[in-house]
Amino acid sequence: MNPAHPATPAAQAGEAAARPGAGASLGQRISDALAQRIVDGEWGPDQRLPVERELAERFGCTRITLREALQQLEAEGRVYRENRRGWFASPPRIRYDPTSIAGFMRYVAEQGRTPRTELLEAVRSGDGLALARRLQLPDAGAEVFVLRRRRWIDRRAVLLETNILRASWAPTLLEHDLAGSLSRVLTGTLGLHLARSRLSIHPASLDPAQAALLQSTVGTPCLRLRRVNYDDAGQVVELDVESWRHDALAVTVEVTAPSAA
Amino acid sequence: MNPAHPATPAAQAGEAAARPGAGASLGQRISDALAQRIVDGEWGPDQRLPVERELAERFGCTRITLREALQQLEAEGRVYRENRRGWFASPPRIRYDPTSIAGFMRYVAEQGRTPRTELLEAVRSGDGLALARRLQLPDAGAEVFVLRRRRWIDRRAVLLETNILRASWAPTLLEHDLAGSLSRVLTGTLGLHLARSRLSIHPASLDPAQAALLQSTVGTPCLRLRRVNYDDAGQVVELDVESWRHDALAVTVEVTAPSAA
DNA sequence: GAGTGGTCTAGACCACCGA
DNA sequence: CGGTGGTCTAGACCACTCC
Repeated sequence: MNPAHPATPAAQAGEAAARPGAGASLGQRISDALAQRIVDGEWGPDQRLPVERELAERFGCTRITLREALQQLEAEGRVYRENRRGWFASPPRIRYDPTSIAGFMRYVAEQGRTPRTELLEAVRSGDGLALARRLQLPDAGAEVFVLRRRRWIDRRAVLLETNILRASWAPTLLEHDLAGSLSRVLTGTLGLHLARSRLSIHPASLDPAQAALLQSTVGTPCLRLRRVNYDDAGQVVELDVESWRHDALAVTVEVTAPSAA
Repeated sequence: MNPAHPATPAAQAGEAAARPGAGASLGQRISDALAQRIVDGEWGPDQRLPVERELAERFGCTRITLREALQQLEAEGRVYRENRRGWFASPPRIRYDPTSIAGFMRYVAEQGRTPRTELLEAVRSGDGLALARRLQLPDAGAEVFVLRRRRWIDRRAVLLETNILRASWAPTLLEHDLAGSLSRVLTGTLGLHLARSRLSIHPASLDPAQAALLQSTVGTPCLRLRRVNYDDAGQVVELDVESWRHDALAVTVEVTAPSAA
């Protein structure tokens, strides 16, 4: 069971393979054809595709079949949709290293794109917040700040973020500008320090409220990042939940000496 | 713009919110109803749901509408499908920390599940492999080993993995057992050492070949992890591409001193 | 107000799984 | 070989966007 002779390694390495195109379903072939046109640059980044009925006619199929093809491309991250506005070609993914200090505003700009942050809500809450409890804040009664922000890349809302911070840790937080870099406010202006972070990443989908805020539709796949931040005393001081449009992001992590115990 | 008074924080923190259930589309309401039954334990982990036609009749809708509801649940990671075999309730996600030394076999077992690894292919290749070139192996002519493996959790194939290793780095690789932990062979038996890793994670979808190997359907969303491993001299010695069923995995990362420059 | 995407119906045929 | 999921058709209505 060790065929150690040269052979064609099945032409694929866990990546999208060259698609034969034949033998596949109609929806699949239409999806391939559209993908090719996108690669060829027929529709540039963030540019709108023709209306569904026209594409369906062009490919000689039903709208349902055409939409199946588009949903296929959506899953691949090649196109995205805006609710009732149409389908658009996806721009390149933003690379994001959660272990680095750089915040959203900075790394988006560094990759030649235009970031924007919108503060949706900033409140102080002292009641036994269901949120904090569910997110494992140890003492459910502690006062917290809750920030909700929507972040944009170029013309498109790509990210919803909720921060929950222990109020006693950053008492003057709400007096500062929260539409920019939160980490700059915390570590810069307020001189605070985080000792440790625990990050969790998993695919999920947008609920109705999120979909509305991202101009998207319910059930659109997304990537969910959850972070728990600890201070030097090992106490939880911040929780962070991010929901990204799934085609907008590639998480990268640098690991040094991964085999060192 | 700083409403610093107690208020209800919109009842959601970037997580799935309590779903109102009213006002939503039929497919959405059916999806919610099914989700509730799954939570209630009507169908346990890896257990098959009733056939589509029966569910459609039970909910008084078309099969198309029912399938839309199921695809919604699939995107959320609550159910998965096996090609032409039906829909199944998803078991809990496996938590996986790519920065740790533990390999697949170990962390799956540690979480009370049953791991299995299947070697699909193990070849030595010396030609300017398109793969290696596309994956940025610096000297395209270098001899490499290509491993392709399929990995299971309990009764279900969840992961396709391709490893490309510089042959000169681990010359005797193919003589060892490759159906278990690769890292154990490399760092244990062969005494090799990795200095640095660069990991990239992004949502994607399964191509036809992958779908077939995972008993899945083309276009099923997946999570793609790509890793480039360097030795002490800073040379690329291994490439790793993993395609996970997207409901099977939650990537976790421990970061120490995230704000240290 | 025209036209778009979102949703839904009522069928149908086929490929494949499993008995 | 029966039943399943996968695929596709030919419509229809509605809510919403955009002009």
